[in-house]
Amino acid sequence: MISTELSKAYDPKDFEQRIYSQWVKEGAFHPDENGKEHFTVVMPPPNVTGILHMGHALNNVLQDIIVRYKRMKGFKTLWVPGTDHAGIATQNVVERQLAKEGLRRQDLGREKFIERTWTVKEKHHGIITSQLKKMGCSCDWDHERFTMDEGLSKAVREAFVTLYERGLIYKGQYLVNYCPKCGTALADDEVEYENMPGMLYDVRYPYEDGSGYITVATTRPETMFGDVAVAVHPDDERYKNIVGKLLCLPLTDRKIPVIADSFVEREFGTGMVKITPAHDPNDWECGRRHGLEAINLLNPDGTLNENVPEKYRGLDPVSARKLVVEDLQEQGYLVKQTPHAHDVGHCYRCHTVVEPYLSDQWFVSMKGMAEKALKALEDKDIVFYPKRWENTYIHWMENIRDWCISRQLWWGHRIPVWYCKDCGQMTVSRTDVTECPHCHSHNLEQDPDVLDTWFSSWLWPFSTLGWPEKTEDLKNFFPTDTLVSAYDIIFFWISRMIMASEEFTGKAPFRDIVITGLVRDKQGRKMSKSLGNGIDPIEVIDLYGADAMKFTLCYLAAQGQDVQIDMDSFKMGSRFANKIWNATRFLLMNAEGRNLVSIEPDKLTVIDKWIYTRLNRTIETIDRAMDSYRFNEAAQGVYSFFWNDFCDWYVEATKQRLFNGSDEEKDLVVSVMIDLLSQSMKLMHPFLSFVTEEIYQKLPGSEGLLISQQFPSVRPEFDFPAQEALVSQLQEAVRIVRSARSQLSIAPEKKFKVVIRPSENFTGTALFEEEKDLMSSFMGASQLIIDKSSSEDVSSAYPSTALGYEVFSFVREAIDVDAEIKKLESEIEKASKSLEGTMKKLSNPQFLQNAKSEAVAKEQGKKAEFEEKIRKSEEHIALLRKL
RNA sequence: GGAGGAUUAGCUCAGCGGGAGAGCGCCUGCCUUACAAGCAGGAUGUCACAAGUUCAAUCCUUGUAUCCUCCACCA
Repeated sequence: MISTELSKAYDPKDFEQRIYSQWVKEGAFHPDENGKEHFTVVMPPPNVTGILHMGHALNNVLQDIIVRYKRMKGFKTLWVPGTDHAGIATQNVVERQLAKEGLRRQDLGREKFIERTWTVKEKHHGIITSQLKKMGCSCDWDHERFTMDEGLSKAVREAFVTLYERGLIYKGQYLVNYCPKCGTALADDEVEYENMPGMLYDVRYPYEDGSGYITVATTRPETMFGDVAVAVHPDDERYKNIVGKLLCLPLTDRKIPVIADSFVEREFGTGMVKITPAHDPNDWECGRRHGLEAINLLNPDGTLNENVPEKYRGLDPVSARKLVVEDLQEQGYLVKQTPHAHDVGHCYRCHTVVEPYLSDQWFVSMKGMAEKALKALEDKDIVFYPKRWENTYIHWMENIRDWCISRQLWWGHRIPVWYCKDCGQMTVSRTDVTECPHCHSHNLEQDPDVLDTWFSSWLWPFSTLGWPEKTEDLKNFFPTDTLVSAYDIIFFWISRMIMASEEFTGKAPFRDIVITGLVRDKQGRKMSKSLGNGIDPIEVIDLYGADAMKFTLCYLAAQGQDVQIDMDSFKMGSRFANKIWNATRFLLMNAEGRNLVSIEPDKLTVIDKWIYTRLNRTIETIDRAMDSYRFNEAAQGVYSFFWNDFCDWYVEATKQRLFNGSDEEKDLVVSVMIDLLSQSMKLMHPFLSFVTEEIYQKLPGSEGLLISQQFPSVRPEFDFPAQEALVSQLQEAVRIVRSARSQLSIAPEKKFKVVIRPSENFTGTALFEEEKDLMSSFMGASQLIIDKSSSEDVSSAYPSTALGYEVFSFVREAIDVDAEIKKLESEIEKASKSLEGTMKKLSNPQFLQNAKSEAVAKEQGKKAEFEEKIRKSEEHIALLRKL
């Protein structure tokens, strides 16, 4: 005997937290030991600097959907959560905190600073994990990792030393991108270029022999103190004869030669370039080709150093530029200055202008790894969804440059290299070195730099599973299966993970790479802190519930397209969750006191058969969509099945049997509905995890947690394509009558006779006869006649045609057509009179000229309104006259 | 300079070779004993533009326009 119910209204706050605790308590997120194959997802680790934004929500919601789906499909599923120490970003946060107290990191010292950073990490880590839990993420918390925890630190050292041993890591003095504010080198892809207005200065460099001067164009005159040559194109006829001549460098007493190099664009500026190897990447290359010295002009803090004349020392480049230009002008060297917009590199973390900076840095040589990574794609070891990202990946890999991995920061993995102060030798080691292996001195110093954050995250898919140890986890869960990430970190992270994985494990780290779009606001702008246009996922959850957020994001997440949303967007998911709740509440109310009976296919009515077939089709849709990560299609599939098919048609069609049937009928109906509900909850669980779990546990006959149930599969014995087609015809007939009723504005309580006249070869006749009562009640008919013999007099009825049959609605029974027409005519007359008045005003030139513009607009609005009213009424009358 | 994406209803977007769709908004009528966060019905579209391929094009090809993103780079 069934006895269970749902509380009155849907309120996610009543159960979401409770359900999450229940899942955790019952170990539902751990891989199922009895599962068949393994299925692994590693979570892109959020930076421990901030809190999760809508992009994270989208990303994690999609992962959760995949993971729950696979888990219910019987896979031994593991979702590894974790966080990233985010070197520069986190250090910046702490330094900003210190700045508020009037302190710099140097005031604390390295150790104290790192200590303090850990507390910041702990705080944000706490927020992030609680956010993930609130969202409902079913990741295995026992497997949670942090990029700086012990195991991962070991992995980082292993990776560094192994690459060093393989000759793939080297140290040297090179020109790197340097952020003066962060005080560290950056990798090439950590620089963001932004088009900015600037000036192009033409400067005279006189010949040493006093025979005149040449003119060079530059945007950065302050770097002229680092000039070591002026270059022209070797084939440039204008300058052929001056190659080799010496020039006087203005504002200094240095002499520099004119050289020929084919990288010079003859058309740009004067066709002459000053060569400043220490402050421009092109010049650096050129300088190397010609064996020229590189004169570094900058201090680590970005100010000019002792290699510039005294009056400019200590200035930042911008002030120095101003002063240099003034001096050049004063001394007659400046020919002209013209506005010139150009791209300027900025630090991707603090947005300071980066400087090319000559310094000692560590690099990874990438070419060989890139080739392996390209091969992985070629061999289809990795597949991008959507496919177009493969081009981006290929292009990046083919044009890869060596990776600068050293950072002049304190927060991060210290480079595992020690220098002996006595013998000067360098030692690269997996373990801390306390004694120099070369001279046995204890006077050692570890390299002060730390590694780029991505040097730890590129190991993530296997370091989190225990690498370099040969752990069970690594054996069982690696390679992972699906990676879900936004496209903005394909280069930073995805590409490098593939390279690292190929290099260290010989395998691709994952098979499917699902690239999501970015979350934008309704103006299409990227959500960002500085714009303040972000939507906080927690606010969404507090307002609408986690299921509403998850379902909405999923519904909108079409194949890597960006999604534009605002707070109201989430109403969609909220309404759907509410609908599910209420449908269940209705069924449970009516199930009260009934008995569950077994469901035999041959006992089912045609409507039952129809809904079961719809269920099968929906299962197929979901499976197909999930196989190719088309989340929006899956979401649409469950939505239309549950709302349109199940609620709007099935439940409505069943009410008669439910209210008025025999006990036996009622038991069967209830049993079928509970079964359908149970199947639906399973089907929808990946997409609306909390509400389905809450409901499932209340369903009679359900056992255990929904999260651990088998995902529904197509049941052939409940598949009735013929009945499905017949019910579609029935629905069509019902729609026709409803439409006629609505067009003629006939109130629902007014019943009228309906005659359906099937053609001879119409397949639905038998069904229509069988389901006459049902159709009749759907149509609001007083009487429904299936007129096979065409004997009914339908001359006075409102006719409609469908494929295979005609429908005649005897609306005269419900309304007095003549009175109706009279009423409409008087309405037309009234409206016409009003229109006349309005037209009079509008055709009066004085009115148009003198009246307030609002008044004119109002009259014009009225005019349109009256015309519309007349048109509609006339249409309506025409319709009625046909009867 | 190179690559990619977008352009479909008022808004946000699905649809990837034969029927133009969803959610929101709008209009009409309904508090029908689950849900007004609802039910029923409805209006709104030269599917950016132009050519081409095809029996058939929103969908494929080529061009054009506008918007966006990424990569490279201009001294």
